[in-house]
Amino acid sequence: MGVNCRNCEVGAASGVGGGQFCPFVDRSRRAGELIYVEGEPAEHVWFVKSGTVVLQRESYGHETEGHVRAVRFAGTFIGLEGLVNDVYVDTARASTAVVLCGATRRGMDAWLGPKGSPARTALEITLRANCADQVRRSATDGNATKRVAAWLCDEGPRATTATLPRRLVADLLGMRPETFSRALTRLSKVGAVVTTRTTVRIVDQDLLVRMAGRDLSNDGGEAANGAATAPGS
Amino acid sequence: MGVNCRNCEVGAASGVGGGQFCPFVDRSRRAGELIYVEGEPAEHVWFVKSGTVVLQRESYGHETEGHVRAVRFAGTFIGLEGLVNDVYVDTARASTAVVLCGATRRGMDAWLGPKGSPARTALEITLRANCADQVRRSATDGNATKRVAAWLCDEGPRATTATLPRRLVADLLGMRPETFSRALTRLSKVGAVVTTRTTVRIVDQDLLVRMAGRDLSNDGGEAANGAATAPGS
DNA sequence: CGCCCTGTTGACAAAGGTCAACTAGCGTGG
DNA sequence: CCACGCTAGTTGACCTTTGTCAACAGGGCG
Repeated sequence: MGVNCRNCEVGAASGVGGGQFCPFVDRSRRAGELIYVEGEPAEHVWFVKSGTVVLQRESYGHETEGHVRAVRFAGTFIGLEGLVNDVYVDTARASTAVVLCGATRRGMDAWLGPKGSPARTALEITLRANCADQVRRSATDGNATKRVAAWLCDEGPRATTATLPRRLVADLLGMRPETFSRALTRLSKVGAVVTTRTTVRIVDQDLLVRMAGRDLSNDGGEAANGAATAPGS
Repeated sequence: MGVNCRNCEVGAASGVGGGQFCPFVDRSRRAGELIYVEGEPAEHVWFVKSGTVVLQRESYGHETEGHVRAVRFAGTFIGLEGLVNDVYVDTARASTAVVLCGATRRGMDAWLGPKGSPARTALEITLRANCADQVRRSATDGNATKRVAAWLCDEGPRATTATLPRRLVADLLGMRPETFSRALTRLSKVGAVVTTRTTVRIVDQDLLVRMAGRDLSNDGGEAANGAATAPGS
């Protein structure tokens, strides 16, 4: 048993003190240390007992180091996405010296009780929603065209079916409708999508992925930089 | 029992079909209808059975209508923050025609099983983290100064203690370190904070709140618009 | 059939990103 | 314990991107 498990919300839920066992074990990290990395198999779940952890998303904007998506203080779980996803969706890094309690996914699984219980179902639904929520809305996530391309890549199918009004999509992506419209125009000019006033159809998924990933400093120019699928003007 | 509760993840968790009871009851909303409003008591939790719901945050940027924070498709809960918060933290609006299943907070509470169970504890911790995560990082949330002021208002105390490196805070707020630095300079010029290279101290909470809330078209000007606590230059 | 709302396009302004130079603070090593 | 060097932060100048305002057009709904 770690220090102070009796005072810990997780320890209490485990019945520590009542002879029960908590699957979480203390571990420390120094400031700056990595806890887990986005994309690697989500083997562990951690509970932050003290200190500050930042969650970064490498796949976002700057390929150099990823950017900060959220900050987690003491009393929160990190890596919980492992319950609904095979891999971590962000990179966790200790920002101060931290004390963590870690459990394996298997241990966590057992600790949570039977699959399909109401509380567990609600937890999993919430986690899935959180995983799906990862929208790029900041200017540091890349320019408007890039964010729109990224959004079309992973939400396009669902959202096209759902016919979300364009005004709301723009808002979701943190830009004005006019800017969204211009971004779509650019994507359509290079041949990644075909748009009408009310629909967006993806015609070149690969191109879209490429545009979501790279800089596009020369994106919407009238000289469609010889990209593979650039249509005749 | 609603239609198709046997096929529903929530119905299954409730044991529908095994003689058990599901606290959720079907309700429909037409496209554009409000489901609940940010700030009002969180009386109900909803499960989206079909259609699309957008979650808006009025307290963000444009006071006109609030902006879209997330989209929820079928198979997710909305309003779950009621379990850990007295009021809704966003406004939910049907974007298409939707079928919802609603339960009262009390019903949800009973359905989730005893307080303090592992799964329920994990759920609540997750929900609390989500509530706390509501960072303004988009340009549509207001200009840099406004976002920094807003962040200082609700995270300042915790984060100042935790000494989060300034570079990471900038990143979290969706801006460059240079821009963050300039925003702090502006806030310090009008007398809301006192900064050193490594610390930020709030000296006028009210002013900070005001700056977080309003437009600041004339914010960083050298004429410190006669605000109450503007320091001698 | 016509009105209204949403989306599109253009021109302009302003906010913020970028690059560069500089400085304070911190840790390291002598 | 002090000096040095390194990194994070600051400030300035410039330029790109995007927000803003306005005019217009297509579609949907009454």
